[in-house]
This record gives sequence, C-alpha cells and structure tokens, in this order.
Amino acid sequence: MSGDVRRQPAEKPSTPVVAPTSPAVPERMATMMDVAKLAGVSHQTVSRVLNDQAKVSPQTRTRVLDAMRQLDYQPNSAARALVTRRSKTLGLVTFDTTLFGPASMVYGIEQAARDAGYFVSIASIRTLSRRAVLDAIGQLRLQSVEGIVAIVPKDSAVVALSAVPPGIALVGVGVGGGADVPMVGVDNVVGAALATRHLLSLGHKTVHHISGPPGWPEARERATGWREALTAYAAPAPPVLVGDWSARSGYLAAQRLAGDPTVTAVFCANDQMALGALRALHEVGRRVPADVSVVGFDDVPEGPYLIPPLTTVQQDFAEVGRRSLALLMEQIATGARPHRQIHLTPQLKVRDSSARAVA
Amino acid sequence: MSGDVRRQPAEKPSTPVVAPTSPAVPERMATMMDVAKLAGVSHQTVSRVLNDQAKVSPQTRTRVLDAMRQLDYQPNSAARALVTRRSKTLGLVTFDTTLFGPASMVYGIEQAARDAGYFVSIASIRTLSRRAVLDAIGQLRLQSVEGIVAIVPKDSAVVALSAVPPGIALVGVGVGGGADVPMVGVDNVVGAALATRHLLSLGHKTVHHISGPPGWPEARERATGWREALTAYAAPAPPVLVGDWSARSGYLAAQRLAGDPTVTAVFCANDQMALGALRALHEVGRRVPADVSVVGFDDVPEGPYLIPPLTTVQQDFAEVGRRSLALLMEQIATGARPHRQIHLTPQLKVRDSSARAVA
DNA sequence: CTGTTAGCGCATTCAA
DNA sequence: TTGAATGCGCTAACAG
Repeated sequence: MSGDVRRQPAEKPSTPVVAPTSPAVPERMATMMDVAKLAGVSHQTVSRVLNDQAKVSPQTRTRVLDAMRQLDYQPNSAARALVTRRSKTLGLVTFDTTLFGPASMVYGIEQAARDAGYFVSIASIRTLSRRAVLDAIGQLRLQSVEGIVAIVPKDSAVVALSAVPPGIALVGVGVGGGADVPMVGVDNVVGAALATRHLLSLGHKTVHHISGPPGWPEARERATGWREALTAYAAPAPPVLVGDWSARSGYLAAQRLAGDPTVTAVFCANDQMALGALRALHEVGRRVPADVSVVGFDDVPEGPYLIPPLTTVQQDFAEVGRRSLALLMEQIATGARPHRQIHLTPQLKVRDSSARAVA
Repeated sequence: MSGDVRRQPAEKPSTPVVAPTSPAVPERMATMMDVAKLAGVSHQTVSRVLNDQAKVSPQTRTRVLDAMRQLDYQPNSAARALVTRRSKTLGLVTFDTTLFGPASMVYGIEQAARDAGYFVSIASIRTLSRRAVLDAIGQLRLQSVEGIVAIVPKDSAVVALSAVPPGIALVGVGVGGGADVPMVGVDNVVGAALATRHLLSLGHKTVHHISGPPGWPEARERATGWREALTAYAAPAPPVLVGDWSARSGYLAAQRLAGDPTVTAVFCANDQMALGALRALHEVGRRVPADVSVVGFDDVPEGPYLIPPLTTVQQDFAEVGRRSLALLMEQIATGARPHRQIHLTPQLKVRDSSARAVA
C-alpha cells in the first residue's frame, strides 16, 4: 500500500508544496479516514457514530466526535449518495418565482423539505412550454433528485408531466384537476364561487369576471366557480374579460367595464389584476365600493393597504407546500405513484372593496 | 467475476422477481457499464463520449449514443462528483423569498447558474440571525456546494458570513459596504440621493423619509443617501420615521406625517411602504401628487398601477443575480476570495406620484 | 483511437 | 463492540 500521507507530486519536487495564497488552510477536506486515524479507530467506527447512533461505546464515540470537530469534518455527500443510492435532495421546478404565489409555495416546500432532512434543488423556467419543463426535469434527474415538485400551472406544462417516467416521484402543484399526476392545489372552483356568491348576496344583479389567460387550469377553474355561482343565483353571466394575471391586464380589462354604469361588481382572478382594476375604476371616477365592488384572489400582503383594502380569496400557500412535500414523501417511501389529488379549501377575506349594491 | 446480469435474490426464490406495481420498469438505472456492454465498447469509451467529445471515432460515438438513448442512460452525478471533487452545484441562502427583491435575485442567480452549467440548491431561512445563517451554510456545505451566494441583507446575518471558512467561495448580496466578504448590490446611497434630489429639484423645501428597519444595511444606506442629498441642497433633515419594509408600516408611518400640512414630499425606502403611505395620505384627503409627492424604491411590477402610479428607484435585480454569479465563478476558478465590492447604479423611474411643490 | 487499472469516500456485508 | 473486506459508478492516469 502506498502509505497514508497526502501524496506529494512525484515530478518537479522543487515546486513548493504549500499553496501560496492560503497558508495553513488544508487543501483537502478531512475524510472519514482522517477522523478515524486521529481517533485511533477504524473508519467503520466513524461511519457508525455518524449514522447508527448505536453499537458504539460512549468513549469511542466521544473520541470520534472530538476528532471530527477538530478536523472540521464534513461527510462527503457524493460518496454517501453513491453507496446509498439516495441523494437526499428534491427537485423543484417553478415558473417565475417573482410572483407571490409561486414564491410562497417555494418557500413552504423548501421549509418542509429541510425539516424532513432533504435538500432542495431548484430549476426555474422562463416559459411554461412542454420542452422547458422537460428540460428542467431532465436537469433535476441528472442531479439524481429523489423526487420532483413541479409548480407549472399551465396546460402545456402539465402535459409534460405526464411524460415523466413513472419511476420518479412527482407532484404537480396548481396544475388543475385534469392532470394525471399526483397534485395538490387550492380548490379554485370553491374559491371563485365563494367570491362570487359573496358579491351576489350583497345584492348585485350579476358579477363580471376578469379571468386569467387561456391555458391555465387555475384561470379555467376560477371562471368555472364564478359561472356556477352565477347559475346558482340565476344571475346572467356576462362575457368574460381575459387578462394575463398582470396588474396591467386588470387595468385594461377594467377600463372596458368602467364605462358601463350597470357594472356594479367585478371578480378578478387574482389580486394583481384587481389592483389594476381598482386603478381603472378610480380613474373614471367610479368609487369602490360605493359604485362598484371588486374582489380578488390570492390575498397578497399588500391587499389590506390598497385603496380601498381588497376583499379577496385567501390561499394557504405554506400549507400547499407542506402537503406537496408530504405527497412526495409518500411516493418515495412506497415507491408507487398514487393518483391522488389534494384540494385545499380557500377562505374569503372580506375587506372594504366589496359592499352592498346600491338599490 | 460474478457475471454481468442483475443479481437475483438468493433466498426466497419463490417471490416473483418483477415488481408487482410497475411492470416492465427497470428497477435500477442503467450504468455506464450497461451502455458500454450494449455498445460493445469499454465503459471508458462511454465516459469519453460523455465528456471529451474527442478521441472517439464517429462510428463508436454514434453506437454509444444510441445505446445511451436506448437505455435512457443518466450519468450518476454522485459517482462523478466523488471522483472529480466537483459537485457542479451552488448554494443559495435567502431570506423570505416571498418579497419581490429577494425573489427576483433568486431568479436571476438561478438562471445565470444554470446557463453556467451549475445546479442550485436553496436554503431559505426564517430569521436573519447569525445562527440561522450559519446553519444554512452548514447544510449547504454538507451538500458539497462549490460556492455560496447569500442574500442576507441584515447586519446580524452579515457578521455570520465573516465566519465562513475562507476555503469556500462566497458572495453576499445586498449586505452593504461594510461586509468583509465579496459582495454585490445596488448602490443604495446613490439611489436614495437620486430620489431625494428629484423631489428637491421639484421645489420641495425638504423631504421626509420612511426608512427600513434598524440593522439592515440597505435601510441605513438609503437613509444616508437621503440625508446627503438634503445636505447638498441645504435642506433641513426632518426626523426619520422607521418602518419595517411592510405596507403596513408605511401606512402607519405616513399617518403620522399626514396630519402635518408642511409635509409635501416623502421618500420611502421601498415600494411596499410607499404603497402604504399612499393609502394613509388618501385616507386623510391629501392628494398625491397635488399636495404630497411620494417616491419609493425597488420598482415592483405593480408600481405603474398604483393610485397614482409610483415614482420609484429601479434596481436591476436580474443583473445583480448575474454579477453575483460571475463573482462566485471567479472565486471558484482562482481559488481565492478577493475583497471585491460591486455596486450597481440604480435608476430613477419618474411616474405620477411626484410633482412640483405648490408654491 | 481504445481498453486496463486504480482509486474517489463512504456504507454494508461479514468476521473477530 | 469493533475491524477487514467489497463495491457503489465514474474519471484519470496509463498502456496498447
């Protein structure tokens, strides 16, 4: 055997051995062997105190622990992953983490994952195309993630999920009820109905809807909930104004509504669009809620400080994160991919932007 | 040698070999050896086509490539990392990715990292305490990340960065000029001065300031820029109202200003607080910008749709992300940790919330 | 251009 | 309770 000391370069022995820039800093991380040597045990024993917690005498354990500390020992995750075939990392595919919803979920998932002893590797995509999603998943698989949570709330992206080999644990978030992968999301139909009924019960003859863009399950489901509530109240369903989730689109859509004095209630598919709508209404002098009531969806932190404070539908994003993780863990544990769909019930937050219709 | 086929369990040969749930799905991923065998070459050659791109005849290469495809071969990252000592992953420590700023930077960094062929592993922390930061970094180190970007814009967290062993590449984002680690951030002093001078040049006698919370470098620097601009104009410096970045705190602070008719201009340390201030002003009937001008900082996407559209200081978060990554890459390449500080110059976005002071 | 031989650092049998 | 082998899948020297 070649002994135990760090190998010195055989050729060019004239070059100084110590690195010139960082004196006294060990170039190589300490290995389990180093710890073992220092503690006077075999590397096996070190491994045991690292994992088992058992079958090691208290004395040796402390000796080993000391040695670890002394060497600032960091277990090599690659080596461990290689032999255990478990990377202890999860993959997260997300779209535009700049938005409040996705960002909150990422946060929730990440927290839950770390609590469960998992690392999380993120792959944000620029577009929700099938290809982008598949690429991201490919990246994550390269990294040997044990499972993937995909926050890709668009049809084109959802279909990509179906193409993921069944061997890998997978959860879709906000991908709608139509997906054939395990999913968790808020019950958008219920949420939208909640908002619409609230408005209807306030005496409004009908409720107008500024929706999310086509091809987004959540947009579709919210429109459905809105329509169902209208039907339940036997109220006429005005044509939907299509937005794209942005404040700007809400603003533009509401401008078209603002001129019509019969419009007294508007349900927007998210808070950003509601914010834009508030602005459009304000511009033409229609007061909220005196003349028109507005309701949003999401409950962004700024909601209570808009002019006026926004009535909205609250989603528990953190809970969505936790549930996704639980669902993923279940798959990892069982090795199967059950066709489960978890729908969380949202809540209506009534604030000042909605009020009784003027008779 | 023990042959080449997948081992079958020696004991209990009666149990069916195929997994009951997922038929025809290979239990184990294909290895390089499998590919080699199928292609009729050595595993080394497979490795070569995987990395080198060179020294392989076109024919063998295509044969190997075919075999890979056929087997849906995924290189084992753990094995590769073990031998190359490079994980190809970066760590990201962030605080509250729900906020627009951090979220945008995470996005920017992640994109840049992937373009550079790196994976990114995220660790969000709940509090910006020294301990939380150190824990997160510890987690990331366990994962053998090659470098860490820490978005921890608070003093208590910044000091923790100094404690990180010099062996590991590290970049602080938005940690202020006082940090002794490489950092990148926007030039807050300049940005705040820009906003304040804008207001002053509009004829306002002075500018009030709603600041970020104590202990945040960015809050401090923005206050400094504001004060410097005031001094430059020989304007009196009113007492600072301290907020906590939230819309609520901006609202509360502005309420105290709103009653004072001499207040004609307010510079808020971020857009959320400005939003709250807008609301407070509106409540007491003070018109913006006719009576009071308001300027924010960050340029959130909703800014143009507030009532009124918000004048603000725009930061290029994506660029911050890119620069952080570049700085990190430089460290990884050189092995040194240069004491570099990169300050990006922000821009003033003038919209409707600021106007000439009434004479 | 291609194959052979060694480990990378660790966990998992086995023996002692 | 501990130590000695073996191999995870791959890349890095070497040969040929």
